[in-house]
Amino acid sequence: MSERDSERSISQTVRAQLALRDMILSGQLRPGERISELQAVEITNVSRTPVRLALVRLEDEGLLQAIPSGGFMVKAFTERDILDSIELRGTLEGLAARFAAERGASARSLEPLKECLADLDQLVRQDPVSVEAFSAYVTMNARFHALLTELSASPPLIRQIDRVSALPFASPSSFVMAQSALPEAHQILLIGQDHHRIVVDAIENREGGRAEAIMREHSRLAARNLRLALRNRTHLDLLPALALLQSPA
Amino acid sequence: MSERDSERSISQTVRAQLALRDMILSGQLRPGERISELQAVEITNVSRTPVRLALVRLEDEGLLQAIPSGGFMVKAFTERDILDSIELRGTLEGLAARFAAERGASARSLEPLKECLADLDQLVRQDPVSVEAFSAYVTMNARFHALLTELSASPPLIRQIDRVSALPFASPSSFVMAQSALPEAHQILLIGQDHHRIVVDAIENREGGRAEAIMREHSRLAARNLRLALRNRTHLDLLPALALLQSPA
DNA sequence: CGGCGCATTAATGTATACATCATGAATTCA
DNA sequence: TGAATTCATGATGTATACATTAATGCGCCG
Repeated sequence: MSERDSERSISQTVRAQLALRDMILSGQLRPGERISELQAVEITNVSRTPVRLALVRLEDEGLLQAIPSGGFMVKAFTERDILDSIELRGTLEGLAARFAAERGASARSLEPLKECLADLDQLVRQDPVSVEAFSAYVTMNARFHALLTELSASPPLIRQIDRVSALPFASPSSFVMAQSALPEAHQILLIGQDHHRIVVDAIENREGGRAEAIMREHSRLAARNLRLALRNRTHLDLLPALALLQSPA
Repeated sequence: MSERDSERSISQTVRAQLALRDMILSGQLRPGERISELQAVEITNVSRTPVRLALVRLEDEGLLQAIPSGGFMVKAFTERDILDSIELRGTLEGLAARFAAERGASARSLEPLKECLADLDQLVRQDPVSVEAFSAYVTMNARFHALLTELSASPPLIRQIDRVSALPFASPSSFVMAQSALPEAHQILLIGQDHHRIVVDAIENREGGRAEAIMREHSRLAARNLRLALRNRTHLDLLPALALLQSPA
């Protein structure tokens, strides 16, 4: 094989998984479409064994759906499915925040979260937020949510949150970029950041209920962004995840 | 192969999965123990390809853990992990109940749930509850929870609940049988059944918050049962799931 | 002319041979 | 004697040939 060095070190299974995922998210494989193993073999240039494993992995991820008689098809999602997935993530992150608060996260363990919060503050401060700042926000925001999840110190919960967030439209940063095209962009960013501040404060003060509630509300900001983006239909190209929407996007 | 007819129709993958799961839950494979593919091949008498798929499936189920360098080991759980998993299920079932209430489950769709509730009432009524009644309660209880979950009418949520409940100690009926050995058995059964009644009532009256809260509390009954069973250490043989506990059971 | 049944085909399910990589033990050199 | 290196062993990763089952289209019968 004369692949690039960077691609030689990873396994065929992962390579196939990445290639197929890309094709699904980019819409080259349409929702409802059956995807045969041989077809996948042609696409990815790896043999059936790793392809099959990749398909199984993508099924757990939630991108594919097993057909009873065998094989897989690309899963289709309704707008309601997406909204529910966001609410689901919010609920789980709320639980994580409550655990962190009730179990007394140590001052030391809170430090990285606070640093992250400060970094986000820095980014949000500028009034016309540059595109680069938005991009940096997405990264930092993902880090904030990951740190918060870990603060729960609950492996089973962390696992579930990771599984929900694996869906491309359910992760904490899914619709932040879509925001950037909206007039209310800066406003929403400020509100979201205030939620971040509140949850850290609540955890510090052992206010479990408050921590839980604010994370639930926080996720509804993503729901709002989604709805706005769908209504305005501007810059929908920023949202590859919506290729999975079954009603015409 | 001269297997029994009932086993001839299912696939080798499923057969391997069942065999390995049994060995894990029965404690024949100990937590932390590495389980090689060849070893699994010897155990199950199927070839490596389906064995590997079975191992991957058991990993999603949460019974196995992938080793970074490759292969799998039997996952070990702490008591805290189990309690968190129960709280997690309660949280998700709470969300399901809230969805059902807020979205207005139809009278027709509530009927099966009410029938199930009545059946459970019947079983709980007898004062010294027979072992058979306990066993029937376990089945009916599982049905009640499944029906309630479906009432959410949210595929993403249903999927997550199913995934959490796949863990043998996180399913709604995990510790009901353990209860049967306790003096407080009947009392606890009555309380649990009252929770069932309340959640149906709350859904009917569109009381989302109440429905959510009661399901959360309901799961804590399972947590109580677990703790009681572990402290008393009587009839721990009723709980094969505890083979996964890493501290000496 | 329409529906049922059979044959063909193409898919998934399974087994095994081969390649590659991690691991551990033994030996040798400093 | 200790440590490092190398070799042997056994594991997982991959490819492919074979078996079996589901889908499809054609033809035949009613």
